[in-house]
Amino acid sequence: MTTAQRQVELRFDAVKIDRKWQERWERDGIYRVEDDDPRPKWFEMTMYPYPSGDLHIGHWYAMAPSDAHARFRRMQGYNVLHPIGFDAFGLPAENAAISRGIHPYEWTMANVDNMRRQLRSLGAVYDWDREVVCCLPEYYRWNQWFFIKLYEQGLAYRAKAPVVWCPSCQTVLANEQVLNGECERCETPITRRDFEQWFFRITDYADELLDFDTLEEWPEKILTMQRNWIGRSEGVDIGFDISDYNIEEREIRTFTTRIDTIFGVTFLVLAPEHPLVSKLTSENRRADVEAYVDQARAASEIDRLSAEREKTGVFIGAYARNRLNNEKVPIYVADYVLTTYGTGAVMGVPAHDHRDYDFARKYRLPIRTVIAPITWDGSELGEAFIGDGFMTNSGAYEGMTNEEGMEAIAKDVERRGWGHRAVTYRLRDWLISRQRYWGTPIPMVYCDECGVQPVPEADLPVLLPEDAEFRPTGESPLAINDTFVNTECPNCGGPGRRETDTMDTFMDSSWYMLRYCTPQYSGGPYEPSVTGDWMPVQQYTGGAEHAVMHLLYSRFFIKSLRDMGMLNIDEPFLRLFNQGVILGSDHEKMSKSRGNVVNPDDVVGQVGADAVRCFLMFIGPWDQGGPWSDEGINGVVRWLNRAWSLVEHDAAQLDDSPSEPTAVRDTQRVLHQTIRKCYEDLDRFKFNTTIAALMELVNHLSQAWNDQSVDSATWRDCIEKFLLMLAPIAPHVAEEWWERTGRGYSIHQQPFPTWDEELAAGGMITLVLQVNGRVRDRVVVASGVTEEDAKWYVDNSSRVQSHIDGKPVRNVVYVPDRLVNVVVG
RNA sequence: GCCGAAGUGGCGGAAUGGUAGACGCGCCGGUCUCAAAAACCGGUGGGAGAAUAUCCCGUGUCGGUUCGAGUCCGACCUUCGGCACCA
Repeated sequence: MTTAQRQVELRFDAVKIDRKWQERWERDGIYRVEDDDPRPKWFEMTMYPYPSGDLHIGHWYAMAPSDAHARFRRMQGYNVLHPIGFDAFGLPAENAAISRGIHPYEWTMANVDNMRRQLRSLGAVYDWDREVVCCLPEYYRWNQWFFIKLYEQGLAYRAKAPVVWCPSCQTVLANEQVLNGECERCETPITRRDFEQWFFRITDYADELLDFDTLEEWPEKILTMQRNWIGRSEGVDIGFDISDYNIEEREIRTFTTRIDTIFGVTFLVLAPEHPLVSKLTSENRRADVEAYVDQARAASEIDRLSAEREKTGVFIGAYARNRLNNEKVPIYVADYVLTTYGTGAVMGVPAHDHRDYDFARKYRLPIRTVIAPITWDGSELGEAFIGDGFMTNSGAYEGMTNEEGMEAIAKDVERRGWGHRAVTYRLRDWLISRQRYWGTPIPMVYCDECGVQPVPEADLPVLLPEDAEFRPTGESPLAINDTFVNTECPNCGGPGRRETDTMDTFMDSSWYMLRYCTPQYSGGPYEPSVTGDWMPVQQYTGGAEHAVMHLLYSRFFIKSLRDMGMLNIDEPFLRLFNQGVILGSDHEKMSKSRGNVVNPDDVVGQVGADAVRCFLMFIGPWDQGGPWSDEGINGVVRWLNRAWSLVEHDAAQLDDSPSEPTAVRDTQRVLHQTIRKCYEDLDRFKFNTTIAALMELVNHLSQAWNDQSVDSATWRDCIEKFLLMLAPIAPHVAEEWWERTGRGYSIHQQPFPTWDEELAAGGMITLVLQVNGRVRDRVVVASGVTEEDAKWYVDNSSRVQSHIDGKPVRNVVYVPDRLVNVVVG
């Protein structure tokens, strides 16, 4: 038992206030969103949660500030759609089914129920009539509908792809289920197997996905990550001759961005999965090669690509001819080459590529410099030289700069038909097949006569069978369910077998924003005209962990719908903001094992929703995250207490006319500066400084009350505007205090206050007097001080003069209302 | 490893290239109280100094640009996020 936390008590019953207003708002439907409201539309979404069971403080950290921002937009006069839903398909439900014998549907929907209740305790503006739960047939039927549309467009196709395989469980594993290269269930070393699986052709959109021009405010880091993820490279696809071997293929195609180094090729490397490996391997090398390939298939891609790890590979006993210099070079298989990138084969140029250099050193392959550094003395280089230089040992291209060589060789290669300029992407097509139960069944049927057939639209949805069996080995419950598998071929009516794979859950999240617009529509995934009015999403918020996959998939999805004429927009999300991660009070990531998890229900039960909302926003910049603190929340509670006592004061006790005009003017200035600050900061998600400014206002008003230095009208004005600024961040107490001070229901239908620049201006400033950039004196003067007057202070400051010390003045820098800097010496 | 981000008091953090440390936590002192808590008032980066005089040092490290750098540039160190089947 730890020492009890000293808890500051609230002076009002926050829990009761929460309940009172949540019920009233619900009853009055003040957050119901109407499609035909005349105000301008503002669609602001936060990423929907996975229904893991309990609302974590991390969910509050994502939801509370985004709600405050959506509320701010409402107060600015927008018709705001700020919906919520549940990302309800996925692996954890299936794990629960296996370990606890509970059906994924039961488990998921019980979690959804609980999380709905917890989400309501936030006091957010969610319109619950628009909730989307994507594991329900009325949602996932449209996943199937979209799948068929994409299939008809040629954007969905089937191909072999490796899955992680547990040879003991005889089942496919998720990456998450692999611990140190072993199956988490039975600790058997994993391997990989090729399965026929479904893909979406996201690579068709690679170039368009690199165009971020229409995205208004996305964090630069997310764009950089997407750019790098797509990884566009321009180069040359060039063939190496293997016509000496008696096989169908006449050449090995490689992709290189450095065709200028082609005379430096001293070996070729094939990915272990490359189809030519088995065809070209000589009999005396076969055993070694096969052993190597098996071992490579167990390794993770991260390990394979690691530049730190020692390069490995084996010679396959075959050679290929470099057509540019007629040299025969040995062919290796090595796991640092991936079949998913380029052609799955690379030309080894050890002199000018780090990985090839390491590989050549290890296997004693020749290293031939063909790009000469400018200061090169001809000796062997100690490491790969990847910079620019002059072509050497390069036949007809000798002496060119390598840029010229690159151009000349590419041209010649194309002219001779040995290859062609090509663009390659690191981005791969989106593999959507999952060998699982708890996902959207892929609506395809296999018929021995007719091949692959889509399920007709009229037969959708293909429902998940309720009587599925969840075996601890993790076999796909759909594959072993005969009544699900056996069906009729939609084309010939003969016997057919259903596809038993389900879809990646990123399918659900690729278009859920469209469903929010018309969630009950049954004539299609969304009603086009209404959805067209709401889309694109004006503001999206969520964790940066979705920087590349979800956000890229969704962008692809919207573009493909546009190209099918289903939607007239290019991008789903116009603006994006990524919040950071909330940590435990020990500054570590929250986890049950660390025991640093904060349960929002407990805290909300003690101090109410508003104190929790405010504290989460006050911790620090929203995009940086930060640690929870049981002590820190006391500061927010004290502030709300002080605000409450201000609200309680009877303004009638103050004079009607200002006795101290200067003091009143100061209070007005503070008020209007606060409004300006809050308006600008809320606009840019700077909640921490919004709250700091409101705290300063409360501090000022407390002082003003103690001094009785304001008149009653100014006081009332300050309280009214303070409550309006409080409304988006602390909606319950703002409503309660609004009512208590005799103002009409509801504060949440009031506009955000505006400021008057003239009232915000003026006052005293501290003018800083510097000598050589160092502060030597300060004078308090009225703002708007002239340069001449400012310099007068310099001349008359004994501190400044003593530092000038008679030295010649070389320059005087004047920054209005800030400082004077005298440069001497 | 690759890609991305962040380093400021005892702690969370603030700071259009212009007073470093707003606001808050914690701590110290005071008021109130039999006492404590709460509340309220005051103080609180480090060093020298009797000092609320004055001076010096200080935003991860080293270097640069500038009249002036937490902020811009370069290199390095440390920590965190993502890496395609967790979502």
